[in-house]
Amino acid sequence: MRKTRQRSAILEELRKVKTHPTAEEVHEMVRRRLPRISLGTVYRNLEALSAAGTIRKLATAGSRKRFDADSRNHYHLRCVGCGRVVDLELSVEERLNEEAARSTGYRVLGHELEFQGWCPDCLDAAGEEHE
Amino acid sequence: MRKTRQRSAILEELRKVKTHPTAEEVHEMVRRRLPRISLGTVYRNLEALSAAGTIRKLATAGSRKRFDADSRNHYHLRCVGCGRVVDLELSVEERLNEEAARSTGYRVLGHELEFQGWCPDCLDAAGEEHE
DNA sequence: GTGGGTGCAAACTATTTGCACGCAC
DNA sequence: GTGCGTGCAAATAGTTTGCACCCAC
Repeated sequence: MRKTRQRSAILEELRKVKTHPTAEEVHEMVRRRLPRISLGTVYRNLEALSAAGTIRKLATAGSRKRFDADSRNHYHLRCVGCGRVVDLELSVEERLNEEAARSTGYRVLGHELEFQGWCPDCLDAAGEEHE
Repeated sequence: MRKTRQRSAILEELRKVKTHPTAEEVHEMVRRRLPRISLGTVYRNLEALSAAGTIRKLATAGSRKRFDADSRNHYHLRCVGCGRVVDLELSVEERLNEEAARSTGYRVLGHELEFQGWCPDCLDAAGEEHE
């Protein structure tokens, strides 16, 4: 894979943040450095980088794909109010892969665990109505 | 919620299958009984039924939403080759919700666990190249 | 009879792609 | 110099929505 200014900038910007931005959010971030970069290039690079295993494409709910510079497996928590995704410290249970493989006969590659809930900000904003 | 012919047919067809069809697949299934049902109606009803808790909208990877007549929480395994989704027998670990809540301060509602892998059919078709 | 539900088609959102040009190798 | 990568714009895929009519209650 060639190392272009665009690809490097996308990777660097993605590594700067702890959030899990959508392609459009990455575009906004990178555009501050490379004003003429197109959204199509961002999509193509995010796809290429995740195919290469350099970054991770989240297998989460929601209609927009989100990307993560941390390619090690870890779990996520999504706010059903604002849609933001944060990382969790829970330990990854690799044994689950073996259990799934044993009970199905599939060749299991991995798993994604996503929690859903309300973040503190959205709880405040909603006046605790989501008790 | 009113009980219409369309809504009943959608629910019945969804309950007939063990797969987790997309809206378009549900439309195909229901159309055999109600040839004039529109795709928009299928989308509206799948959305309404999952909001009511009667069915479940899967929080899985992939650009198409998938629906499940079984609204109890259970885990899924998706084939990265053909995209099909099957159910897993693994026991649901409710304690994970509490752990996630404790470490983040979120009000956690639930979680989805999705495994990815190759199904036996796709392994055969690919001549075991995905070892 | 009334209002929620439907069919249809148009609109919308997110993503992908064709093409001519540019730059990394 | 060659061809992968880019910018741009048009195309596509999936889903949602406005509206007039229909039918479950």
